[in-house]
Amino acid sequence: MGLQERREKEKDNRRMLILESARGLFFAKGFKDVTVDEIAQLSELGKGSIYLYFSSKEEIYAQILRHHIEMFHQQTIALFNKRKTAVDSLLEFSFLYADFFLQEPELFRMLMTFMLRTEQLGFSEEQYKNIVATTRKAIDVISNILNYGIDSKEFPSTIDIKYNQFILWGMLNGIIALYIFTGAEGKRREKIHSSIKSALTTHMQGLKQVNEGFFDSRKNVYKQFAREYEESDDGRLLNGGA
Amino acid sequence: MGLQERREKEKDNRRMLILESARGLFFAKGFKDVTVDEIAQLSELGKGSIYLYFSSKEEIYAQILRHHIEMFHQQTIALFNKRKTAVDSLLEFSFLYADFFLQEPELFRMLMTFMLRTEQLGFSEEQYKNIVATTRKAIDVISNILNYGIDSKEFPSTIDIKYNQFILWGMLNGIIALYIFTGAEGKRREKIHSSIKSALTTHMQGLKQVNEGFFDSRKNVYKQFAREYEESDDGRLLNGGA
DNA sequence: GTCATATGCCGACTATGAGTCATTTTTCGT
DNA sequence: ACGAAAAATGACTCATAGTCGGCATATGAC
Repeated sequence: MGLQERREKEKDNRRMLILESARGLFFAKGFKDVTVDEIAQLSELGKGSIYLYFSSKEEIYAQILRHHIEMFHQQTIALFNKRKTAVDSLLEFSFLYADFFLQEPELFRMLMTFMLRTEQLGFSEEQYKNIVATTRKAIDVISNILNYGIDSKEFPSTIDIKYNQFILWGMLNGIIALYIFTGAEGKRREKIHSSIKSALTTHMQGLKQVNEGFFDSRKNVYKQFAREYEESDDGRLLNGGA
Repeated sequence: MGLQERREKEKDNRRMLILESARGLFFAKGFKDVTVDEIAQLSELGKGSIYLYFSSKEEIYAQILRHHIEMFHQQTIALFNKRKTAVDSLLEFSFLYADFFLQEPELFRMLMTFMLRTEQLGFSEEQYKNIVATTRKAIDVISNILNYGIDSKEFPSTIDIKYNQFILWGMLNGIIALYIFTGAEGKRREKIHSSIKSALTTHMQGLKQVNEGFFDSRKNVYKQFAREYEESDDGRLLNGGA
């Protein structure tokens, strides 16, 4: 029905409008220093109306995060058109990731806040799953690249994919957090790139050695993790929420 | 003068009392859900009195963080009595670090909040420097271990110490954040240990190869970073705030 | 054209909690 | 026992997230 449909569209537009206004404010001043009244004013709406579209200030924040992670994911897809080594793809992915978040550090703060304080944010299971799924999709690209690296014989087939995805993502986040902390916005980008490049190359170099007797043979760490991982309940994030 | 002195001591005790109360509440409910009135009540003081000892709720939070980082640093010192390889020391340090923060995830949230939102927290330069210095001291242990590893010929002397300290710390934080996100408190500790062990061993294995022609010889990433680093203003955190 | 209904919108109001300050209470030397 | 200095207080101010009763506008039947 035309009417219903038009109404839906209107509603979606209004939602987007609010998100746009809020985004500008959040990026400029940070979550705490933005008031819902300001968002309403910038959207040319009354405060009450904001709550017709979002259940809380936090939800607006989370939706912005989700939207941007989706954008990141889109950019990421292009990586697979160019033919490169897995190591190079991984580097490119990492640079993209870092640049994406550094360009708006508030985005990274959002992500970390979401990761570390999910419970305290009081989202519904629905809202929570939604954003977790989006994040997972974006991060799964790492697995794809690793898989490709095994196929192309760059990495031994014994490495655990999901597990290394996990570590690499953690590494990226850790390094980005560090540089945001360290201030000095000037050469930040170059420096992050340089750090990521070394960290990754070092790590990749290590990965290639997995088979060559470096690990304590009594206990293959990779295998061990893989087993534990299967049994575990991390799945919500990393296995697609089955 | 005895009076002055006693007063000072009283004041310190009162400060500690407030910190104790606040700590319990923060660890139990998280920063946002604790009110200053609650802290006052638990300390058997009026709300106004709290502000005689601390300038804001945030400052209480930061002081708790500082105190605990100092505790961590103390525990860390014992690592140097036992004689181990550098790699093993690094592992032990990392496990200690992870356990320390996992045992009270709110502590880790505090650290990350401090790292990512320093400006928004509105501390004085004094307060800021204070906690940064404490953190740096605790983290410098990584440099000491790396140095030891070079002396003992475990690592090539070409690796950049400060820089690797940087990356390793970032890696630890990233992995911890990930596991706090992933929920599943059950096997969390084992799983973090397993992840850290692999990540570190892989990385160390890579480090040992630094000299062996793996890196693009046109541009030694380590040397490059070292140079940039010297010129930069990251020093506040990593060089001791000169 | 006009009335009824629904849908959307509003901003004054409530609730909460951080931080302040004029006043009271305690401490301690004389 | 007194008075000055120090410490403690809690009622108050102010900011802001979220609510709710009522108003406005659009649609459609007659």
